Amino acid sequence: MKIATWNVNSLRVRLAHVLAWLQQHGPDLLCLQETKIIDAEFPAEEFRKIGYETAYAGQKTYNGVANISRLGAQEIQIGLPNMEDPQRRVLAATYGDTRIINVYVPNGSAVGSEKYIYKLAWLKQLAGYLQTQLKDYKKLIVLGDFNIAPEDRDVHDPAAWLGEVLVSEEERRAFRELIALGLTDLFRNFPQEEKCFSWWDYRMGAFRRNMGLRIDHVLCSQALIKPCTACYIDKEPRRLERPADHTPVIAEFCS
DNA sequence: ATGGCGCGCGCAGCGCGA
Repeated sequence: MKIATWNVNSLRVRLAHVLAWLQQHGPDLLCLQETKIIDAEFPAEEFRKIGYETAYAGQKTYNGVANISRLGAQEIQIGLPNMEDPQRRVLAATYGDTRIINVYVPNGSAVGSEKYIYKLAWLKQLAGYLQTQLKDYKKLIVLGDFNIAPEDRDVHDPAAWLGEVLVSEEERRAFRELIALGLTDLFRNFPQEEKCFSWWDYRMGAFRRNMGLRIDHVLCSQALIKPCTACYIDKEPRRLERPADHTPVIAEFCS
């Protein structure tokens, strides 16, 4: 089983990239964030034509999450059940015996801002939801754009980013609280090169200069740690014409 | 990293992302 997460920053603009990537990599599941497309306009048929089912929760202009999968989704849950929130940021679904929770964590804008407060409150509610989901599902994967670089080694220049949003201690504590529920950051379970990132600013030639952050993650429950055979970032789509600013993070499992 | 780019909306220029 091969699964991936990718913040595509508009599925409308990136549809050809996503279709080509699916054809090339053939994952069993691809979780998308920032689709920025309402459900009525979701290009489900384009995915069906290449052998993929879809589940999605979109809205106009902002946010939006979608799962592209070989198997059909069951037990679909949109949004955090314990939080009233019009923003489409969570899509949970079951594939076979595996529970998948696709998340687009709020950006937070700036430390101390209204949006930062919302981000921290949102993460607290996410933790509550995951706690109950972990009781209900042995095999659980939570993946997506977390908008948190968990450690300094996930930041191209920790001194420049010290205390900034995406990197602040409060956000990192919230991330560690998710891990403490019994989740593992799969990327760090394997040897990696230094300076591996999943997002680079469009400005300043940030990608060329590898000025990035690792803010997209694949976390899994205890039962899936041993079956996981690889976890890595695919930088190739960032080199394309009109790329998304994030790149896919992939995890592979035996059986 | 004072902004810088790219997206959506909508037709100018702003809000937002990270």
